[in-house]
Amino acid sequence: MRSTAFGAETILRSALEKSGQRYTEQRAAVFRYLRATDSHPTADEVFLNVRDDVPGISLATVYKSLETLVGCGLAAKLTYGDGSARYDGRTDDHHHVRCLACGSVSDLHSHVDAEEVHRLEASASNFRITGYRLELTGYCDTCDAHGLARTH
Amino acid sequence: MRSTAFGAETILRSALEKSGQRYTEQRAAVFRYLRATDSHPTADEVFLNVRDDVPGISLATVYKSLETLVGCGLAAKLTYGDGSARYDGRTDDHHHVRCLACGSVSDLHSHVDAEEVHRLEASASNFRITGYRLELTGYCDTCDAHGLARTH
DNA sequence: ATCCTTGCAAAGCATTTGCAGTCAC
DNA sequence: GTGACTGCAAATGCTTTGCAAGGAT
Repeated sequence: MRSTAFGAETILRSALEKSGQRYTEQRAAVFRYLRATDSHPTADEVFLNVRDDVPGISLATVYKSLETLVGCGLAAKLTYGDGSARYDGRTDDHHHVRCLACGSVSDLHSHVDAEEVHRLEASASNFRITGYRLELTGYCDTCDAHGLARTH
Repeated sequence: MRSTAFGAETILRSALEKSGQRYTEQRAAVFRYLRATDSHPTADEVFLNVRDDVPGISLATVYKSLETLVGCGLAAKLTYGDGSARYDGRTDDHHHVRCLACGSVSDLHSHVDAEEVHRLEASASNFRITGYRLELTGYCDTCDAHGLARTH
């Protein structure tokens, strides 16, 4: 547990240094929380949880910290049409499944075949492709069981 | 030209009737504009363009019309983190390429192999999958040439 | 005649920003 | 000591909503 937290601090410090930014308690707490969860929280959810570690932190600072982490490549921002953006502390190559009823997001531990991606990239003339994003949509078991699928 | 416009009207009328909604000049103009462009416009862009056809139309009505079309399955809403949502009048199965510098969106006329998609769906236990969405990101030739890639 | 839709203006909500005080380096 | 960061509150920008007048069936 301690080694994990320490590892996270080291990662954050070096990422921040590279861009002339400073290590702060607030950024560290946001980073720690993001890494410890797989719930893809919204900024507000991060705010509520991080308060336990840093009582006086403001929502604006959480937004700024999240943006900083995304800028450093230590987190990813997921945006869907509904409500607020969600943040992902996992930086390895993976995709997501999203529930159309409750909005929850889960990780998908399977990739698209690299050759398949290349084929798609080749079809995008006029663009220099730097990345891609794939998302499955459907209904999670909980919502499906409650018949919420029909109402959305 | 006339036959296309007439076809669009018929499509819209029947789609609206199915859900007890009414055919109006405003909805028709929004639908016509969306079908005629491949620029994936924002609500505001639709508003500015549709004004030529329906001078007194309001932005709120454009939003409502777009939502109605999406509800009928006659358009799709594309949301990214930056600024406003974009709308797509094409309802056939296709994907998009988005420029990270200027935000423009283009159609991608190539699909992921069906078997590949099935494999991914199978890895999403706890979900009943109903669809998927793929998006390539990168820089369009214009932004790339102007060196805008670096600043974003 | 019914009840859906429009246009307007106001409200709502997520996110960003300006700035004075504070902190990291 | 310098310049970056925080917290607060106000501002912003996109989108939605309430409502009276108008329009489609």
